[in-house]
Amino acid sequence: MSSSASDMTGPGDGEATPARLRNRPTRLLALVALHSDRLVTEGLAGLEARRWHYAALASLQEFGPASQTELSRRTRIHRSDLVAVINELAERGFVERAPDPADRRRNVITMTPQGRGHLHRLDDLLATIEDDVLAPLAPAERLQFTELLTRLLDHHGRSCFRDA
Amino acid sequence: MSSSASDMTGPGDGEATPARLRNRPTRLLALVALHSDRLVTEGLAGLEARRWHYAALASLQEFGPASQTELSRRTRIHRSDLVAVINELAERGFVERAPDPADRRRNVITMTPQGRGHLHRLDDLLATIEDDVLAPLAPAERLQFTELLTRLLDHHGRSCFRDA
DNA sequence: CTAATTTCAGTCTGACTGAAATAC
DNA sequence: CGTATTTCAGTCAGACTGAAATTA
Repeated sequence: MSSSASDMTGPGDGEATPARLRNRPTRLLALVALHSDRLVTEGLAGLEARRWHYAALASLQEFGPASQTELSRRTRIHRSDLVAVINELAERGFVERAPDPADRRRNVITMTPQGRGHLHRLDDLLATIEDDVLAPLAPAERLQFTELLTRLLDHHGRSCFRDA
Repeated sequence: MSSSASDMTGPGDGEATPARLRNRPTRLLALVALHSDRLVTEGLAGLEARRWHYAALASLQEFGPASQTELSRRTRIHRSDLVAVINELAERGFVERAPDPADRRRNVITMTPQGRGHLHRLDDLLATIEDDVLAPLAPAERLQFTELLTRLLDHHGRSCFRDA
């Protein structure tokens, strides 16, 4: 087993010193995600938005009004953090928070037309940012990258995240 | 309101409401990286290590002794945070911190034999964790995933990160 | 009474900023 | 003097915990 670790892409180093850091997928993932998150955060800041704003609005658009726990489950925003997100969105008139008549413990969160407009702007912005993040990849590779990420998320997301 | 938001999960919605959240690569990336980071952090905690410990040791192994700024550049650990990392590694005898005789502002960080042993343990552990993270991907897909990430990192890393 | 929902207060970690101390 | 290196104190955001208030 002496030469077991010396395979890989290395341009011929006989030693057992592969490029650990460069080839650790978990590290690559962390660094790329860090950079991606930074671009997204900076971009959204230009519209005074945060990542969670988009997630909440997009979920409301896709699946309709929801209670906060329901929204939390769908967006994976922690319930505690969702409070502030809804506050910020409601302040600007993008969502409405109304008590659920059927269960007055709940708030029903509904997107407003202004919210739809805001979501549309965020969508356009994110498309631009994603184009930047994925710049070095050809269109087919972008699809593949997304597909691989989706498979990874599905595998872990279902079992590990608090989902359903 | 009107029924304009009633598209939903249906696979055949002709409307302009794609599954935004599920298909945003930046979001997928963030979620997958979050989960990956969590597994790595938890795994390393079992050996009382952190991610930066591995990065520092691996860099020292690959490129030899270095000053802290140099190490910071190579590992992308912020100089301020590197101080604590080196402290922790030096405390356990994995690295040595000695003033550079050529420039006494600098410390030269050198890995010890115990450090090499520790790095080896971390390497084995990380291999296991990565196998878990990438579980749903076939071997060829794992290579491809890594390759795509590498291309993304190279593209952005060179230009954007404080590198050289 | 127990259980669920929203909310608040606070913790912990990673990434980062700014400045002091030391040496060039 | 200005510049580079290490170090420290502190900020900021995201993810999370625990518990109070309200209602079922």
